[in-house]
This record gives sequence, structure tokens and C-alpha cells, in this order.
Amino acid sequence: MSGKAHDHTAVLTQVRRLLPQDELLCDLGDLFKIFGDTTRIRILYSLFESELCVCAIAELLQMEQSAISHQLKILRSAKLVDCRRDGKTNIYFLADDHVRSIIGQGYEHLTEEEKK
Amino acid sequence: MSGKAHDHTAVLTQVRRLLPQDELLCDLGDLFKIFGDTTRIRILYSLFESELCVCAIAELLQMEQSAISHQLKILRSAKLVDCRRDGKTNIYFLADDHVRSIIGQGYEHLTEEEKK
DNA sequence: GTATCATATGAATGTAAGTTCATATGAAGG
DNA sequence: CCTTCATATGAACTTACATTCATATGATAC
Repeated sequence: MSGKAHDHTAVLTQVRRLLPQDELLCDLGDLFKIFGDTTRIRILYSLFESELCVCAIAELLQMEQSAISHQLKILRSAKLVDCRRDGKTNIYFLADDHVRSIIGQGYEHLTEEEKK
Repeated sequence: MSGKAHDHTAVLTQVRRLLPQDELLCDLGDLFKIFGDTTRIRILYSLFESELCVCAIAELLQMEQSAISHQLKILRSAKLVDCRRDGKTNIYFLADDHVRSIIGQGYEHLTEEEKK
């Protein structure tokens, strides 16, 4: 894109070799994008303690049931949560322990910056 | 927000006790939002191997220097990368090992889903 | 000083995405 | 059947945000 600049072909060929495929990098971005929303983070955190039905989450977060449903659909399509039917209600729960690890790492980054 | 629904006050009071403050949840969302962009992920991944100047990153990712600069500013304000002057160029590098851990956890989640 | 390279930045633009509203689906009870 | 509760979903609206373009800053060399 840029015109000719100072040379860094040496470093670049090495970095380029070790850079993952675009598809993986894209998938990673998409995954983290899902964690990048306060509502979804709050939903996931809620499910840390207990599985919950949709209206319980809505009540807990003081949000419309519809908004929660939309977000749960996104979380589900990313395989971060799953659900089962129980009569009229749908019970949602964490589908993956990576959710805890990922959020945990983020938490650590934040609290370490705090100390400085 | 919703009208009266079936009762879950019991679970909710417990979950509510263990739910972090809104400010922390918000900060977590903001942090992950930064990882939720392919360009920024690619920049971070590039810096896994070696520190790089702005125009090297731009050349590597085949993007405008301006776009890279804007994203580096965001990464820097989140304390994920840092930079130092070297003559006319600015050399950027990872500021934090959590970057590797966070991306690593995301990577594991993706590859595990792959297997299923 | 001036010229040039490397980078930063502000404004504008286009697009993605979260919430709301209205409504549809689906299950249980009468 | 019909009603009600729980949830899902599509459309519209609004805001956030990534990129581009033009330009400013900053450093080196002459």
C-alpha cells in the first residue's frame, strides 16, 4: 500500500512465516468480539455460578427479555453457552471451560494494570 | 423490565452476590473488544515474533500506514503494546505477556471446536 | 533554514452491531 | 380447541467504529 520505505524484508519474511492463516486470525477476532460486549460478559459471568433461564438473566441484568435472547443466540452460535428445555423454559449454561480461562486472563491483565 | 414471571429470587440473590461490579465487567468488555478485530489481532500476532516499526507492520498486513497507526494507538492505550523511538521510526512491541495467554486461550477454544 | 522520511491525527464515510418494538413459535393447562 | 407463559425472531433505529483521505508533527540530513 505504501510507497517504497526503508527496508525490512529480512524481519518480515521471518514474521510472515510464523503468522497464522488469515482464516484463523479472522476466527480469533470473531471469537473475542463476542467477549467484547458488556451484556454478553455479564451473561457469561452470571452463568459462572449457576445455570439460568432466560427470564432470570433478564431480571438479573435488568434488561429486556428480547435483548437477552438475541445475545444468548450469539453466545450459543459461538459454542460458548448451550441450553436445554425444561417445560416452558430454556435453561442456559456454560458450554466450555475456556470461557472461564479467557475471562480470567482478561481479569488478570486489568488488575495488574491497576497495581502500576 | 419484564412483567411478573415465575420466581427465581433464590438463585438470583446468590448469583447477584458473586457478580462483579459493573465497572469491572465494563472494563472486561472494553478489553476484549480490542481483541475483537482482525487487524488488531494480526498486529498483535506479528509482534509475537519480533518488535516492528509502523511501516513494517503496514507492509506485512498490506494496509495503509494510517490504519495501522490508528490501531496501534488503541492497542497502546489499552497497555497491550508499547513503543520506543529509534531515530525517525517508532518501534512497537508487546507490553504484556497476557496478550499471549489471552490469544492462546481463544486459539484453544477454536481448535477444540474444530475436533468435534 | 529546506527537503524527506516515518508517524500521528482529525474529519468524513460506510458499515457493523446492540437494543427496542412488534410479533411469531412452542409448551403446558384448562 | 383457547389461553397463558417463556422464548425466539425479524425489522427498524441508533450508535459505535474501522478505514480512508488529507494534513500535521517530528526527526534526520543536507
